[in-house]
Amino acid sequence: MISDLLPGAGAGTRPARGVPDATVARLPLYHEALGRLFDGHVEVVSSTALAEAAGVSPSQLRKDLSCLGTYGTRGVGYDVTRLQRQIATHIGAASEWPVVIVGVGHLGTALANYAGFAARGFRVVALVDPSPALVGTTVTGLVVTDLTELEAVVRNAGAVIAVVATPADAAQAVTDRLVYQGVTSILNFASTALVVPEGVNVRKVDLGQELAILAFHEQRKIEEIAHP
Amino acid sequence: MISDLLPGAGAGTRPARGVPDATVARLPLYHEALGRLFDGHVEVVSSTALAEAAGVSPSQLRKDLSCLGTYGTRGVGYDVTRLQRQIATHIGAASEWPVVIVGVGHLGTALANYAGFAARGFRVVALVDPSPALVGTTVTGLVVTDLTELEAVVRNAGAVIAVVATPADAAQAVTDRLVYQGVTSILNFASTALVVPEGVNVRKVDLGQELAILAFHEQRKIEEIAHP
DNA sequence: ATGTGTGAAGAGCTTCACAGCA
DNA sequence: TGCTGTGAAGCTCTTCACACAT
Repeated sequence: MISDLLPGAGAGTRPARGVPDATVARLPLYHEALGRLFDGHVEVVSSTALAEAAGVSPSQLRKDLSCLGTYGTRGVGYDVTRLQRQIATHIGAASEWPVVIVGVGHLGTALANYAGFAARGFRVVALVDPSPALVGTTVTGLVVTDLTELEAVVRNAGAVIAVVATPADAAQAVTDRLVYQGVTSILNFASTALVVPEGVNVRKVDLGQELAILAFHEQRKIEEIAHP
Repeated sequence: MISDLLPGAGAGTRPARGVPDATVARLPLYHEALGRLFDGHVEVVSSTALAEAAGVSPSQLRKDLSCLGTYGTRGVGYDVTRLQRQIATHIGAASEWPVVIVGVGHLGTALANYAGFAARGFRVVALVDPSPALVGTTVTGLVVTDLTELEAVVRNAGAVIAVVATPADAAQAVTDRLVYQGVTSILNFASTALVVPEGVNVRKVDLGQELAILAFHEQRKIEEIAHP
């Protein structure tokens, strides 16, 4: 969550350098919203329309897009096709990213089956798990590989992005091995703060935590009713 | 993600009012870290130690805890048991929250099985899905209920927290029905921005988006090597 | 001495308002 | 006239430094 600091190194001549982290987090949103609008045969879209589709404010959208050095046409709007390609390039969705998933429990299986990955240019190339009951079985057309072969799998796939969906106590060890093999981006579903060297990005998704945050707000609502 | 604004209504006399949103997001982290330390029979913990376990800076931890009106002992540290109870109360983990999951695909199933929920005081009380193939089957000891009975299920359970794990095009309709039945907190896994009335909190977890953000950073690393 | 609690400084993100271009 | 692009204001969160309790 905090994970990536990325100082931002004073704006260079080229765009794309020094894009705020918050903006990066929204780019996929815009990319997807554009996909929806494109199906409707829209060729030009205003910041207002696209912002609504993405669920953000128009000014925020404009500021975000301006960071990419994107040129809309003043008085008209943005060319959907061109903008979509722009974002796709920056986002890295233009190329195909091989992804390795470690941990094939319920969550790992769900992720392997998740259609949203393929739609965004990710290809799950390997599933890794230590359980003898799972190794060798097929999940979504992929044979589950034993954890001992993790290094070989990552190397062969040339993967730099990995998903850690193991129990919390195994997560750090797996991460260390992934990083050692050249993985520099990790999506962490284990409820532990992973320690990684500089230059490696970790994004943590803690489902229990998300619910806990909601519960906190509920708790507050209750208290507010009790003591107005 | 942006979802909750919650103005923060000028600090009241009691604590717990006007807790920054960012702090709320970290409380579950601390709660869990405390759980780990408590197993090790630690009775007092310093901000430095707890901060490291939670993966944040010591000053941030202190500031966060001070928001709760928590009193550690100067020169000593925080009493683990007391602090854990404090956070649990604020977080709402003290009570048990019934949760309804709508959409029993791979993801919904994974969530139903997710141990982290129970550990944090959530109890999945119902699984709802429209598919005739699923309705009536048992998942994790729960019988899947038909989508047409959504209203009854929510009412009977008295649930105010729900998880939407449906395809994107069904998400809004389901949400409307949930909100109408009194649900005020929604964890959204569908890749759509849900529209909800004031007072309803939505947290969005978009797995594809998380990966996309990582890919962006990877893309940037590549470009940095190409143009130093 | 040691480590919490906290005001103040600093950084980052969002919103606003309007200049500038089609 | 209409909508983008952007400097500046405003706000929230984070970090720093140090007073203060034990």
